[in-house]
Amino acid sequence: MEQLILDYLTQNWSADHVAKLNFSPVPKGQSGDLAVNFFALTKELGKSPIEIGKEVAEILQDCPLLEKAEQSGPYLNLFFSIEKFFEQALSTQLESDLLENKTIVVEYSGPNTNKPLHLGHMRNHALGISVSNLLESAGGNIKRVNIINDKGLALAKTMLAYDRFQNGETPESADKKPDQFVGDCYVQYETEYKKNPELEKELPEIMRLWEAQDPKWYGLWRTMTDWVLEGVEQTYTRQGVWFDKAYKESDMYEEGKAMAYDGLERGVFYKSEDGAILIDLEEEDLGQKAVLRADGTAIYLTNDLATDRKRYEDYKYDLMIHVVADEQAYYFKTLFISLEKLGVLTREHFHHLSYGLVNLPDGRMKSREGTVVDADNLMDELSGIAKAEISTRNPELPEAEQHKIAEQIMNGAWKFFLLRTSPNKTITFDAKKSIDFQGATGPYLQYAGVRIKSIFEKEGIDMTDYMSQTSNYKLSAFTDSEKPLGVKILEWPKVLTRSAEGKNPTLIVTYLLELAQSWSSFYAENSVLGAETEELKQARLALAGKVYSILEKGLEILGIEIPERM
RNA sequence: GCAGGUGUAGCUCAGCUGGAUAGAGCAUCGGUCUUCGGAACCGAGGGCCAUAGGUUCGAAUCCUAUCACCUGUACCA
Repeated sequence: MEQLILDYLTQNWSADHVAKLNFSPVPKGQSGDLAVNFFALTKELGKSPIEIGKEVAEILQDCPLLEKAEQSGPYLNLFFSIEKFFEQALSTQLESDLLENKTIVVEYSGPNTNKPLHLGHMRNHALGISVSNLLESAGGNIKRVNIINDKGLALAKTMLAYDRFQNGETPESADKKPDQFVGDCYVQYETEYKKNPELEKELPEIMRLWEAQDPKWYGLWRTMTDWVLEGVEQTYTRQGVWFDKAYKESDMYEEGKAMAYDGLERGVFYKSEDGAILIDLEEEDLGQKAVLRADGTAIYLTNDLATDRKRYEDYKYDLMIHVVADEQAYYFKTLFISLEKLGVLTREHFHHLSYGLVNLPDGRMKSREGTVVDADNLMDELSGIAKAEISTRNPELPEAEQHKIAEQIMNGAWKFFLLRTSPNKTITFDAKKSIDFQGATGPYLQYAGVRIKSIFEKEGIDMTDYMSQTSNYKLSAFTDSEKPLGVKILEWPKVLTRSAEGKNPTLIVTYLLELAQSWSSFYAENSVLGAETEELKQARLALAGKVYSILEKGLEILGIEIPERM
């Protein structure tokens, strides 16, 4: 709509001037659908904004898009002409082609194979899922990938505890979810270690035997990592997390070492006195950073060099996004520069999508102190609350259906909760009151969608069919009372673009909330099926359907489904 | 020390490519209460937008300094 008005003005006024116009919403006490101001032009025209406004108002007088343009101080309040306005609103595109022909790889999750997923992963997942969907809706060719952290000291501890204390138990025999079973072994190591610090001395030998592919320890490693991955996969399915491909550290480290030695040979890296391979980032003001340990074993950077190079071979990406907490910002800077110096790709091809930690009211989550909020437990708890509510509201629904809806609401609640705060901010998670089902929440948005669906259901119309034809309603039937909703609908493309450009799903969250509020408020005041005339009813149905389609699209980006009923 | 982040209503947060009277939710108080399904809607109170300067016709938004908290800072992940 804004663009159409600008186009019209361009035909009748200087294009340079038109480019400097600013649109803004009309504030509460005033009427109109959209405001324009002229402050930016005062200098070059040598006139007051009021004078310019008068001039523009004159030009707009014959504009078929507008009913009128009313001057209010330095602003011009525009009143859209009903038909043109709703024609635009109802034809609003759900997706864009902003990132057409761009291949973008998004890495997220990054589970460790010694323990189950926790609340921190959930924020990562909420972001990973939504950013992937967001960029896809903006036209990008998106590849979702995982990195499996399946080697390291923590795993050696877990294996030691299992070998020493579990007497050949398995997840089946213990009747535990397999990743939880392994996680318990890790905790067991920590408790036993407190009793007997000598345990620690056995770890290097386990590491050595693993690397030498010793049948016992290498075999145990395979078994235990598979257990964790099996359990983690269950949680992924439940959360709607999926990947085109998973890369394992254990598959990448040899190649990473080769890259380190190669870099050393080519003078990109250098060797320290004790034999470690380092990269000099002095010119970037980042000091020095190790690429390979003095004992020749790989560290994170070693693996990631190879992993990102492999991914480029696999996908020829234009951009590689790592969704990882902000405490690793420095690390990613060095990774990207290292890849550039090695001649793999320039640093513009990489992006660290960082986000703040999820803390508890009394501080950080610490696995050693057992203060970690387990993902499975949290989801069970939320699902249980939702289930109780559903069974009182819809007791006639079959059990399986109730369960499905409870799961949808559970996912809506935590995903929304973790996405409503800007990624760069730390979230303090209070289990008692954090995730709510009333007010500005995921379930609120789902509920708004369910209500729209139920209107169509009541009328006995299939919404999708109805929306696929434009002949069902007359544009002239719309009135001023539908306008605020139309204004909101027309904002969607801009929100999608800005959100995709900033890789920030929070903008979508905020917008959907406003859209749903606008809708809720509308239908509390105006009846759709009970509209004064048949024509108005049809028009409102079309508008309701449009609101639904945007709500559905936006929630789909956030990884949230709208239930059939709730 | 240096680097990055954060500071907006009692609480949790939007708003930050500068624009009219700073917005939501929760909590508190009051209303809608024979409804297209109330997980809803309407209203009230509640703000020196951390502090101090600066740029601008105009600053929560941009710049500088200060304070507070968080994170990182050469072979952890």
